[in-house]
Order: sequence, then structure tokens, then C-alpha cells
Amino acid sequence: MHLICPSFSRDGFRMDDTVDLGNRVLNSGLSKDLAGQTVTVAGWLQDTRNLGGIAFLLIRDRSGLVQVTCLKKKLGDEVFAKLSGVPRESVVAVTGELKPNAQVSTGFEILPTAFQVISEAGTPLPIGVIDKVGVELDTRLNSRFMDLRKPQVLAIFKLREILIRGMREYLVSQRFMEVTTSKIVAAGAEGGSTLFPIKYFEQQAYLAQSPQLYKQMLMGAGLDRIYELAPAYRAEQSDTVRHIAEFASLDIEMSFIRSEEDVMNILEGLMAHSLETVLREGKQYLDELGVEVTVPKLPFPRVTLADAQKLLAEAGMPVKGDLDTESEKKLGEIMLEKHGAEMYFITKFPVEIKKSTFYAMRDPSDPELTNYFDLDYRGEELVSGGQREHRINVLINQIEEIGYNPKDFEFYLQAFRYGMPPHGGFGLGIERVLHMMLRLPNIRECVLFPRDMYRVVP
RNA sequence: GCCCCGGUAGUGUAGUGGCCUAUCAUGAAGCCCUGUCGAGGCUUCGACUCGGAUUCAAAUUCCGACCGGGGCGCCA
Repeated sequence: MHLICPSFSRDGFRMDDTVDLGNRVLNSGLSKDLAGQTVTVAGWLQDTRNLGGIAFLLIRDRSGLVQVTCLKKKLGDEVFAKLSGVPRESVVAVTGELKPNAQVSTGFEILPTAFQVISEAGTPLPIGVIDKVGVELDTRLNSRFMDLRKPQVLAIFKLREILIRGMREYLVSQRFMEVTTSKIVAAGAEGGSTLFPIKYFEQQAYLAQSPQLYKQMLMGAGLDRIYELAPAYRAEQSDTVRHIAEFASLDIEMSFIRSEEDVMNILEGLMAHSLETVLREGKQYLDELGVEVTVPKLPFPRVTLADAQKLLAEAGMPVKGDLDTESEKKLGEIMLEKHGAEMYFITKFPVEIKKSTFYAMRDPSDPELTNYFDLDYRGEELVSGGQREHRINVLINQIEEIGYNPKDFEFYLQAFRYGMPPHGGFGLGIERVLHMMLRLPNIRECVLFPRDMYRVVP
């Protein structure tokens, strides 16, 4: 911490120690109405435009920009040179008089009476905050702290926060209780190949790929309606723009459902409410990104997987089995055209496709199908969910069918032996929602410090 | 895991055997300029990922390593 200008002396410019941050106001709190008042602001020196006898310093804080205008005549040569020579992106604090001025885009400026460089930035910057050249995502992620200083990058995370807040609001209104389950587990909900092994004292353990089994056990505990927002870890060898090794998963589980339809009702309500919240509270950030968001209308269209295959065949893209990436995208176009819907359910996945999902309930009216669905958003999968099998005997059969040993799941199965209500739920990828909602080229854009097959730092 | 593509100043790029003491922009350093808001003008600085091979000659071709991008499978 050091003084910028020990020689400050002219015109009452403060040359003593430091600017008092106790009186600091956010840039957004300033306006012409404060004309003549002394104000203190602090932030990052975004840019300096030195015109010779006058210099403009732009100071950015989390709320926006403010212009500090320095006059050489008033400050003296030495002070003026020091002020206009502070490196970009240094953290500075300024006290000065707020003066209305129509020549400034905000309508006012600050004439400094004290100035402190709190933390000087090195040069050159690893990446520019306002430079007029592109920067690749990988380079940006290597200097993420600097990247996040860009308003359009920060906007993504403001919107993420609003989206999640909207989701919580909705779930609370529907009497869901938030829970936290362990991310250190002895067994996965699905195959072992996507698990990250960890050494847990003297035992083998894994990072949780899903809270699936715990959510269900909590239904056996009588919690009725729960949700959890927590990281999920997948060691998938998936190097694509929509996969990351650690993602935020919103998992819900609810009891006493009649079928998966009850779960879908909650899910569509959740999506509509949270997107509405984003639209209502996040307008400035959406504008920053130049994105338009449409709130989906209720109810969302439902199409069985079989019908989806028919639609695709009619469109000249026949698929057998599960949809591949190309047909998934195509279905997104078809649903938009036919129903004007960006979000839609694909229902009644066949047992054949869901065979590793041993806890899926099969359709009582067709043993070839399950009560499982996906929610897609413009051709990308956001959610998987469905009705679970709550009958212990059937559940054990389904575990054995895929060659697993029920003994390995005894901790889980126990919860089914002493009273388990019919239940269902889903897991939703937060980043997938943002990826599609904001039309970002890469899902890594909406994680602060993304983890993928190759990146563990920062 | 499979397929395709790439790695040039701090950042983004041009350059596909000799015309490269490597282009342009941005940036940084310095000078000039009293109304900038993508400020402007002038000067300077700064790079061929690493190792091996081919060749009279390699940023450029070949092999390997490392790093990155896209697609597929799979998935949230």
C-alpha cells in the first residue's frame, strides 16, 4: 500500500496517507443529483485517456463505470503525470467532487481531491479486459480472474445466480425441502466407468456421480419432497462442448406420485418460473450478452420416444434406439416448428435403453417401456427423470437383470423394506440450462473454474 | 475411447521450403495533444511449443512428446 502522490499540494489536493474507504459508494449510486458533493469511489482503473492537459480515468466497480477527470492546470504537472501513468487494472480509490457535465456519457464526472493506488497492476496484462482483440476460451480460463472482470463474462454468472434463485423460489413454494447428501460414496448409481476413484482412509471410495440412491432413501425416511443443488462428478471420456467432469446438478425427489406425470408437472413449473425470473430480474445481463430468452408456455409438449422416432423418420432422418446427437438437434427443430416449443418432454423410454437404470419403474401397461423421460431444450438434453421402482422384489430383480449383486446395494435396499412410498424425481444440469438459454458456444463458459478431461487448474 | 484439425510477440493473427533481419491489429514503454468515451498522432519493444530427422536451405516437410480446438459415442 503506498501513496501515489507525496507531492500533492496544489488546490488542496490531499497528499496525506490514504483515501478513507469507509465513505465509499458504488458507481451505480452516483448521479447528477449529487452535484457538488464530495464522494469516494474505489475499483479497477479500466482505462486512461490522456489528452495532454486533461486526462480521463475510467474506474470500474461491480456496479459499473465512473469517469474521473484530471486537469493538469489544477493538479500540477507532477501529480497529473502520476495519475495518468497508473497501469490499467490497478485497484485505486478516489475522493473528489461530483460535477455534472453534459460532455460525459453519464452526465457527470468526478474531479479528484485525493487519489490512492491501493494495488498496482503489473504489465502487460495476461489478457485485456477491454482490448479490441479476441481471446480464446482456453487462454481466458487460464486467467479466469481477469476474464471475469469483463461485464459480459460476469453477466453469465449473474444470470446463473438469478436462475438458481428462481428455481429455489419455486421449489420452496411447492414445499420442497433442501437437503445435502454426501459426495463421497462407496457405489455409483450407474456404471462404474464414470466414477472418480478416491482413497478414503483405508477404503476405496468414489466421488458421487449423482445423489440418486440417497434421494430415494430419503423418500423412505418420509421427507416426501426434497431437492439438492450440489456438484456431480462424472469421469466420462466426453470431450465435447456440453460435457464437464464436475457440474451443478439440481436433483429433486417426491413421494406419493401417481406416475411420472406428477414429476413432469413440477419440472415444467420449475423451468417456467425460473426462466421468468431470469427475464424479470436479469434483463440488463441478457442485454449485455445480446441474448433473448423466451419463457416456455405450460404445459410443455410431450412426445414419446416412439413418436419422436416417427417424427424424425418423416423428416427423413430415421433412427433406431436412442436419439443420437444429430437427431436430437433435429427433433429440437421439429418441436419448435410443430409446437413453437423450445422445451419439450421425450417420454416412455424403452427398457432396452434404460437397462442400466435399475431403479426405473417400468410402464404398468407395457413391460417394454419405462416411466422415464428427458426434458430437452432446443435439441439438448437438460434433464433425465421418471418414476422409480419402489417395490423391493421388483427392484432386486432389476438389479440382478443387469448383473449387479443386490448385496452391494443393501444399504440402499434396506430403505425399501420397511415402507417406501411410490416416488419419482429428476436430475437437472444447471450448466446445460445456461448453455442453451444463453446460446453459449461452450458449456465451460458458464462454470467459474471448469473441470474437464484435461483441466484441473485453476 | 474413436475420427479430423491446429500450436507464430502479453493477446488475436498473416505467412505452406530460399523473397522472413516474420505481416497486421491489439498491448507495453516513451513523446505530443484541454473534452475523451473503440480518443488521435509519432517513435520504440516484443514471437515461430519442445526434442529428433530430411535438406545446400525449415515457421513452412517428416517422426515423437506436450498443449489446444472441433465432431462422434455417451450423457446433465
